Amino acid sequence: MTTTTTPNYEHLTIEEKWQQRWKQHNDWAADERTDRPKYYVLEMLPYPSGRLHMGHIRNYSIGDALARYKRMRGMNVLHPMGWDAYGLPAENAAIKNQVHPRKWTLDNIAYMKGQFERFGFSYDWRKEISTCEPEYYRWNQWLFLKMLERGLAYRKNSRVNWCPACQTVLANEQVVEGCCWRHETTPVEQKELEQWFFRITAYADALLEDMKELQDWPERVLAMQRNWIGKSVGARIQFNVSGLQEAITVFTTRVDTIYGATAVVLAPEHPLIGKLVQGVPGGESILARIKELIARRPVSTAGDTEKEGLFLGRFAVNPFSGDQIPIWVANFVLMEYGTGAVMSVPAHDQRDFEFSQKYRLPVRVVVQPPKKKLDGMFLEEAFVEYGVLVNSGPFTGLTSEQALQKMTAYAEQKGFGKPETTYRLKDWGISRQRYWGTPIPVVYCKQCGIVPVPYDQLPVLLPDNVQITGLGHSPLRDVPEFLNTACPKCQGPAERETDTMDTFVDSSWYFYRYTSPHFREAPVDPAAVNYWFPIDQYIGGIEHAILHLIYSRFFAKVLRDLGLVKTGEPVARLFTQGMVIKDGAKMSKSKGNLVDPDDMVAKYGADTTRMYVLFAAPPEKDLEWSDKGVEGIHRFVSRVYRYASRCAPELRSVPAGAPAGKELSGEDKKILRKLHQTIRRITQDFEGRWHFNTDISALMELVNLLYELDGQISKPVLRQTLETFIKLLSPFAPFLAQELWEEFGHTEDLLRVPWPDFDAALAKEEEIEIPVQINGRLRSKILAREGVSQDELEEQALADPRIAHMIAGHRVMKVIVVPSKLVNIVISEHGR
RNA sequence: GCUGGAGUGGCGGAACUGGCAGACGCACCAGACUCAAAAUCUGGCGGCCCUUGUGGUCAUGGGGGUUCGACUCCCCCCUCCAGCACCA
Repeated sequence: MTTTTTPNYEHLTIEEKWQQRWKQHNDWAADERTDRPKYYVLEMLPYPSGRLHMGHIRNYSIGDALARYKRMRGMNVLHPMGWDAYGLPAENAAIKNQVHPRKWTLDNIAYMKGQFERFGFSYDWRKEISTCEPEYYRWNQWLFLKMLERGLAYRKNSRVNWCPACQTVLANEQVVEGCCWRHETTPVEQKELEQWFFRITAYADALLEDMKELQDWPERVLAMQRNWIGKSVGARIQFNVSGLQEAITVFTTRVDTIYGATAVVLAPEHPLIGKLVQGVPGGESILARIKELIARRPVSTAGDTEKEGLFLGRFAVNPFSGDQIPIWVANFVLMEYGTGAVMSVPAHDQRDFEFSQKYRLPVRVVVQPPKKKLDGMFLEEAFVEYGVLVNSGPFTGLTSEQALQKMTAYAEQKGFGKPETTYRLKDWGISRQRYWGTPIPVVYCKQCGIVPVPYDQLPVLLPDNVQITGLGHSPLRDVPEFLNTACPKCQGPAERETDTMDTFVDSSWYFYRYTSPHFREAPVDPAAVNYWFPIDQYIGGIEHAILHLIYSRFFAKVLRDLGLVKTGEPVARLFTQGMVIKDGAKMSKSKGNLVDPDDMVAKYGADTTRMYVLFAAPPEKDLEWSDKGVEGIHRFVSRVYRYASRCAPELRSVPAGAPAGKELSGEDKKILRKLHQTIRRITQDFEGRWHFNTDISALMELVNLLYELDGQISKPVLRQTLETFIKLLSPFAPFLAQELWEEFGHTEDLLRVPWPDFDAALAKEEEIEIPVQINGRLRSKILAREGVSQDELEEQALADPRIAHMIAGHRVMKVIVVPSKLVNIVISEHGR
């Protein structure tokens, strides 16, 4: 190749040029009126915090590579983006900077949209949604009303998690190690409040069962959800209280151990405690001590909290054995789970064992392991496994498995128990004492009580004119023109609900709205949603494995039951990318280890940044950021540009591809072979494992070979190679690819260009190097024709001088020939 | 504790169904170009040993096993990460 002046890779010039062109004519739009197969690829929408961070860039670089690939494969791709625009930071910013949350949010959206453009992510912006717009949130309200009608939204007085920093209620899922998920050092407090709840527990079993459909979800996400739902199968058993007309109900998964119960233990908040201590000597002081127990208890009790309890002075009757056993109260029994009461079986439950050791309660072994004999007197820890029952009346001799069945059936037959399944999952509290969220569409009337806002009055608009203090109650309480309204039923004076919805409501169904963002009759246009759903590929961070992804699955089932959508699972395939780490910690403002995407674009360009985040690690693993690594990719990108744009002027007048009927040179064959191997590798990877890091390696190998063979490849073959290479590059570095495409004389958007097919014949090596092993150790290599027969290969291996020398004097026991792979000769150790 | 995942050169990582361990990149070393430097291009680069070779040997967290052959499969153990955690 003649050396003219080597053009420099000016990433800013190239990228700005294509940003302008792409903005002018959007070629990225999806189209429902087509017979091409549909593909819905979705990345989790960002909160408009102000700027995108590297985690976003990683997420969107993965999704965009896929979207571009699928378009080139001829699919009709829906690739939308939007804004999870409600939420607390907007209010915090309002307090800090005296700027209205709406303005702050919209400004951020405008800036971040610019960032998306700078990165060349191919979104169909006609589908854009923003959850803080009435056009969107009115459907939150609509869905709320539908759920209210079906009893899936309800109001109850409950103890709620209260974050003193946010001054608001938190869902259980938003409490992390006893602290607020946003304020990791602020302990969450408990408060009694009237709250709105979504009855997600009605779908607990469906959420668990339907996981069978989620074959293409990562195992760890399913495991986390399974854990969170926390199904456990057991029984409810009633213990009558001696001398009172009362019974205590316990939940247990181990009825088989009930003959070993030595106490009934209640949670300190158990409602029966008052009645139980009545008439007991010292009852008042017992109540006082229980109050202290509650006060002393840490916000979140863990397994290592010292067990504390006290005897209530009453006894209960074991319905199986008739034994009188003491009733205690203890800090380790949770009111929120099961019935708030347990039977204490020290021999077969570690917690009960520790409790009984401290308070000198007896230990009675009723289940024996298969081999040893346990004695309650000398037990050092509870035996918690299944075994064979002893000292258990008529059930003695049964295995635990048998006993669980028979004893539950017996309890049911006698009327003091029944089988029960409990879940850890709790209903979802959605009320927030906050301004920047969806108003909950109900009215409180002195005459009529809770009155839903009629559908034709939706949306209940969020007023703009508010004073945000960040303290106490919802700011909406101080807006009289919002607060005061007429009761829709009796027209009398009434007050609006002033709490707003948890923003997780917004993000639980947004992906349906993308299919018809301006539809006015319902949350979704049935035709559009049924065409696009389910989402073929959803991509996002692992941090959403529980909250967002369980709520979304719950909403999918509700929407299905409302007849709005057909499928009960919205996401066919889920991909969770790893975090972006720097200096050993997740990038964050507080750690001061942020790398700003804008800085990277300015310094190296969007293509380099995109390629780096794909190259540095496989997408599902955490990525350790390295400034040097970015430079490495930038070198590669520049190298590509220099080579291709140097060749382009000369090649654009040459026909692409090898002339028919003409024998190719060795170099031509070599480069075409590498090219087709690369096509195969990248294509298979997009269809399978998504190890984009190795795809980029493959592109590097191809470029290395181009440099090695510089000047030795015929022009038509070189043109074909480079043009194909540009297509392969385009999902990863769209600006550079498009620029080079133009330099080769093409005008169409690369997304309209078909993805290259690989030719298996061309990809095939003519001559392959076959390793020859002796007794499994590599001893030599031979060159063989591709497709050589097993016998020939064996013969060739045995004839190799090195091999022949080494096997001389040994007996060849066996020769293993793996076609096109290897030969292993097994010989006797000594010369026999 | 339970659940899920991961341990490979100085570093990020590769090896897809058991078949040449270390692709590709970073860092480093050397050479070319240059007055010089940067950039660029070329070459080298797991450890140890020797007779320096088309050499030997060790090596994928540790120990055992299956196999002609194990980073890959099986058993036991160690370490790290993540989620849940007094859930009865």
